[in-house]
Amino acid sequence: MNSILSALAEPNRLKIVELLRDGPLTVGEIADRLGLHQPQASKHLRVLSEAGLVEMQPVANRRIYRLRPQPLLELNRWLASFSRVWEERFDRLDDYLLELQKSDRKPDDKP
Amino acid sequence: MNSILSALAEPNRLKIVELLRDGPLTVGEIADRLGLHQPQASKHLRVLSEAGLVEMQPVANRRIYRLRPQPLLELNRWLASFSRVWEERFDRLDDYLLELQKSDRKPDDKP
DNA sequence: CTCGAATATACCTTGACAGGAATATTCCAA
DNA sequence: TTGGAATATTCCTGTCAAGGTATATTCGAG
Repeated sequence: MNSILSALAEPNRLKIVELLRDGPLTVGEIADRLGLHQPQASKHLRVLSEAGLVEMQPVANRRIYRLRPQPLLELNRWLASFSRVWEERFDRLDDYLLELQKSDRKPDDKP
Repeated sequence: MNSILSALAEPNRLKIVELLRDGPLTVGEIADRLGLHQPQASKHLRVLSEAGLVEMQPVANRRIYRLRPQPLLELNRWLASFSRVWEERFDRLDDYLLELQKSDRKPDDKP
């Protein structure tokens, strides 16, 4: 989960992933479209690859990169665990304030 | 989108967000549960706050932090734009290989 | 009004990482 | 078989961010 997020946290890598959303691409094409030098494109692709976000298939001289679904699914599942948060039936602030009061009271205090 | 991802990319901050999934918490409690020193907890919360991931409500001496739904929704929308990828009706590798061949051919080649 | 608890901020140091440039590697075509 | 295209790797350098420590700030209790 963490390697996925830090891979995506780098702006150029995020753009690479968004490029690949529309289909596989060659290293050179990625570098061109993003205005990167080829070595940096390769390096970013390596990071994405180690995070499992992309996979590569060699074709003669070139390497074709494409997205892998699995880490995206994983991220999706993680996000889903927060659905209560954005469905808003879940604030708990009031409850928490009561808890705070309670723990502040001295043990022999009457509610 | 990018500040959200880089906020979440840091392991301790990810843990903070996961802690807050179950309800609001005080700075001190967060530091305790994660084994962080208080200043680092505050600093991480600041980053999360600037990314819009959490909001704070002061109660006397303490600051209560809780999650904000919006950036999670944003992340969710972004992820959804990749649904084609993991629904797998979308590989396009074969198409792309054909494209590569085509562009390799000299202009006057017959298919 | 003083003290201690809770939190934020400032400063320093160190490590990781991104970009640049040069070079190695692999492959095809002529 | 040689050359050039496509890609990966290496080395260097500068920057930035995280942790540690000390300190400032704010608040309520007594």
